[in-house]
Amino acid sequence: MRRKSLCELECPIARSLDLVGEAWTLLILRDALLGATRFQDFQERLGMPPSTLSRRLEQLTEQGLLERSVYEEKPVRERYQLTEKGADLAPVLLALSAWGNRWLAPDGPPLECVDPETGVLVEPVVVDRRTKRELSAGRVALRAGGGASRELKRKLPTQVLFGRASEVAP
Amino acid sequence: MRRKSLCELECPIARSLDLVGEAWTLLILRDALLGATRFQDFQERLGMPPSTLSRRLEQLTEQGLLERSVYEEKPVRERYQLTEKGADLAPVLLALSAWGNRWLAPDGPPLECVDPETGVLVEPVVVDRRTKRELSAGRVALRAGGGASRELKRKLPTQVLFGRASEVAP
DNA sequence: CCAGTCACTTGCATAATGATAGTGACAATG
DNA sequence: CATTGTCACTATCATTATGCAAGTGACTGG
Repeated sequence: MRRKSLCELECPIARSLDLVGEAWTLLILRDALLGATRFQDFQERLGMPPSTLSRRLEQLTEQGLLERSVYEEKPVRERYQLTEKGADLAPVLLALSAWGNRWLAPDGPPLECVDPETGVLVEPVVVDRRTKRELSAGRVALRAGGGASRELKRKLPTQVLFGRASEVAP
Repeated sequence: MRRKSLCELECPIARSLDLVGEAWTLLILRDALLGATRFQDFQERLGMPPSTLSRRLEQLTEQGLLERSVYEEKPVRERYQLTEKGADLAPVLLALSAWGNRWLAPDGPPLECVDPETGVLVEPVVVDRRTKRELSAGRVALRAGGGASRELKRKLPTQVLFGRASEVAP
């Protein structure tokens, strides 16, 4: 997926997907969040070809989402652990999981989220940190921010609603 | 990416990624949320080969994330509009965008989220709907839910923390 | 009639993936 | 000390997907 446009390079969604948008990547991170650290952990859980796994772990390490460290000296064995940057993708995975449970689980959620201490069911939603208002399609807008290039500011001079195209005639 | 294991098929994250995990898919949905509806809209914004775009739009339509409708009769022209299911991915994209702004934007966010009415900056975070407690790595656990197969319940008899492997020795 | 728009499709070279097998380092077992 | 086993890979090769470029068909507007 070779992307070129300047604006595209600046979009934080596109940037993120450059790191985690490839096949398997988010599943690897999911398993890392569930405790997998060794090559074989990942391979067994995911059932993916080792060649691909090897490449992905390499990439994730380069990008700073995982960190390699030796966990055994005699035959040198290494494990992969999440960095803070990598672990910070947890909310994204939770949002994705909530969507999957809402739309792809006709018989009820196969996996659900709970509070780790109390075991009480929790439901992930995306809100504004300050007001706690839910952010869903049509209730947020995007605009060029402090790190935007002149190019982007020109192309996006005003805020744009982030939501479904209204049913207005074209 | 052919996945096989039974558990894998039940994971809502894996299920979601089956629909939106391929290259370009989430970017197409992003642009749909930003108002793109026609084939050319998407092509111009994304700069992707039309063959791939065509396939993706087809898939997204089959999966019920987009809907085709005629918007011009004479030469029959169709547009692609988000369904509710598709638009409901907005929170996932917002979470991803927030991550990108946090970790991949050293010069400040190129794009930021605002309230569509007031224009006030908002910051997407994932919280529990009821308690509004922030859900980040280590503050949630997963467990088999109502729609889980017997197989899954056996494999995952108790809740599992969703977070970084603690720095405990292996 | 001719150029232009729009939404694709076709063909082909290149790249990525999936399946399977093999390697090298060591440990434990017999 | 030979054999088997574990772990983390690498190598090979067929299959699949993507990127690029060009072409098609339906029409409009001049």
